[in-house]
Amino acid sequence: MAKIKDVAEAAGVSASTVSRVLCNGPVSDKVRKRVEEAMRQLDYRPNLAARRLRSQHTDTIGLIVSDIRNPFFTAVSRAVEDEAYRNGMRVILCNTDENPDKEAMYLRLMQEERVTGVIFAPTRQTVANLDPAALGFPVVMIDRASRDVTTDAVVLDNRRAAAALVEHLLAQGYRDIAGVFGNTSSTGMERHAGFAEAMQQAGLPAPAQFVAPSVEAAEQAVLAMLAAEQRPRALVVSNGVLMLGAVRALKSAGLHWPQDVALAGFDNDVWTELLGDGLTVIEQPVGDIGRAAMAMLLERLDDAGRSPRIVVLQGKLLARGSSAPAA
Amino acid sequence: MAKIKDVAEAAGVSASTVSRVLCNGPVSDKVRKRVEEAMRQLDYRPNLAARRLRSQHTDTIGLIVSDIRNPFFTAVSRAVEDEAYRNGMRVILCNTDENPDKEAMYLRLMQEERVTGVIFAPTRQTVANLDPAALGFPVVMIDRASRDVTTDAVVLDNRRAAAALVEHLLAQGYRDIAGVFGNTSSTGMERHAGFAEAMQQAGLPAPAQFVAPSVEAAEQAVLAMLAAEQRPRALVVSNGVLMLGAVRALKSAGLHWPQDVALAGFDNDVWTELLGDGLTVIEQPVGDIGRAAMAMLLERLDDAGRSPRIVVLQGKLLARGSSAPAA
DNA sequence: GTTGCAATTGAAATCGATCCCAATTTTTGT
DNA sequence: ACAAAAATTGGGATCGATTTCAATTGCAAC
Repeated sequence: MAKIKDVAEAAGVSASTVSRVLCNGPVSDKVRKRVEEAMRQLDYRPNLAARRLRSQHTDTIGLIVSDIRNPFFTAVSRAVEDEAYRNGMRVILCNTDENPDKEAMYLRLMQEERVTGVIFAPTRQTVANLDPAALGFPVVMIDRASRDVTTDAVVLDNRRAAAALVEHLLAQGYRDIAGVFGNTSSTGMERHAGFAEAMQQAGLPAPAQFVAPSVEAAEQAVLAMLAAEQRPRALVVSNGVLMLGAVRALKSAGLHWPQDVALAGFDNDVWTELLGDGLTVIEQPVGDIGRAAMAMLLERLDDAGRSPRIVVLQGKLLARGSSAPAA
Repeated sequence: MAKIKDVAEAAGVSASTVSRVLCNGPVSDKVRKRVEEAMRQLDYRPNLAARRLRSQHTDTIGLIVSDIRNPFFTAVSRAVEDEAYRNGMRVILCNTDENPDKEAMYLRLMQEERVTGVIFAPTRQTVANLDPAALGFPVVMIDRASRDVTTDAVVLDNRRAAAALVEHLLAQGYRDIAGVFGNTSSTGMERHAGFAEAMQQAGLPAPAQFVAPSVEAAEQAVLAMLAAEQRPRALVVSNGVLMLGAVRALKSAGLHWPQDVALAGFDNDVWTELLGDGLTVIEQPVGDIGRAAMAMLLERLDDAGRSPRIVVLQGKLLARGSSAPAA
């Protein structure tokens, strides 16, 4: 494969000049044309490893999420990637399965890659232990954030959104409402807080379950709740993955929504509008989240000194059949 | 950030020796321990760009798909990534939106990255024009393949699967069956062929629509088919994305399945089992596809000379409510 | 025809690792 | 204890680009 020296010889110039053509440096039009022609002749491709080594910038960002198969992360990551490539950057995607060891391993990998920055959806545990300053690159957290702000972050207004679900269910006439939340992310905690607060405001108890963030765990937990002698009349479910588990549990228990149990949750996944008369959900602005995260990262690269900020986006309540008024 | 020379000095050895520790070369245990201690002290991270430049292998593979939001590609890509990281390789993911220009651009990028290999789901157009030998790295195609085998590939037995759907619908008593297929991939063509063949075998006409591979395009096309005076009694739909469009079309036309129109398609996406009594689909072994592709790539790297081969995997018919016997 | 200044160009150092080869140390056999 | 063989270590070249700095060229003004 041709290298810069070959191009230089073919064009009768020095390697420096070829490099300048590559980087839009000052070159006369005549020479530039000759060099470009030589590149075409030789089918030249600049070696990115060499370029990165010398120039000390990799134009690469890391995107660390729990599981790309979670439609929320799928959508966010697509937005991040589009935005990254538009800015001439590459993306390294990592799946952690909410496992702190994998998170640590991938953060280490990011250091070896000398990435320009990282967009990260960390577990609670890692948030608590992480020293972002020691990493050597800026981090923008998404979906989850540390309470005490030390890195940039893009999150949903989770308390408000969860409270909105509760208020909606109350307005529809439901009272016995239980919640199901993920136990590994700060997001689950926040949504629980909003749920509990809104229930308390209404003078109601707020029974809640915290489960591992998987369809199966949610399904088991909801089955158990449904089998209890005092079955809840409505369920608030903390995200799309858990909602899938809840729906499976209801189906296998032979129960219908909203007649037997009303449902309301998060994430406007494609299938939520198709089930019965639709599932009531808080739609997250997934595209905006990805784009905002990328934008914050770029701003941070511009100005390393500015104080960390959190972008809080609002969800949108989509009231559908699963929370129709109680009989 | 510490470099290899710093570690060498700290440990009182040469850079070569540190490098040998890094690469598991021959080093005495005593020295190895000293070096590892120095690395820890300095929080040393090897610079991958430098390593790649010198060693001439990047341990990086490219994964080029149309859209990671398509659950089929989401699942395949997760499998590919797991397998890659298990083998100490990194993955660069690219979304082409079935756009040949983007495909060309990303292939070029892969050359600049000097990737070890690429796993690629190409459009028909690119398959036709591509000269894999000129690329400089091995390619394993997934989901789609060129008729005349010049690269390795992992595909479903699309004809068989499509025919199986037809046979199933026939067995259930359906006769007026129409098909909807994507128009950018060889996969759509293959599935159409299987569909047409099976219909012909039964002595039936095989009306088919070819549409752009988007939910919206499928929705429009199916709406039109449903509005025609001779409405089909059953629909074979070529993939999960198009199926979503078909379901939306039926819903908005106020039609039910299987009473008004039976449905059968591809991709066992999570929601397909939840709609009504479930959607009849061919389940693709998505994990196996990803793993097989990665395995083929590794074998090819071992033996560049061996003749290209195609791995053909079988789909699994999941007969569910949407194709229940005609009244 | 100089002089001066700006615009181009080239030579050589450099980024941070690996790799080849020679030098040194350790081990083995007798 | 000594020679030969094996294992370990270091020095220096190298991967392919960018970057710095100095040299050269071109052009305008006098």
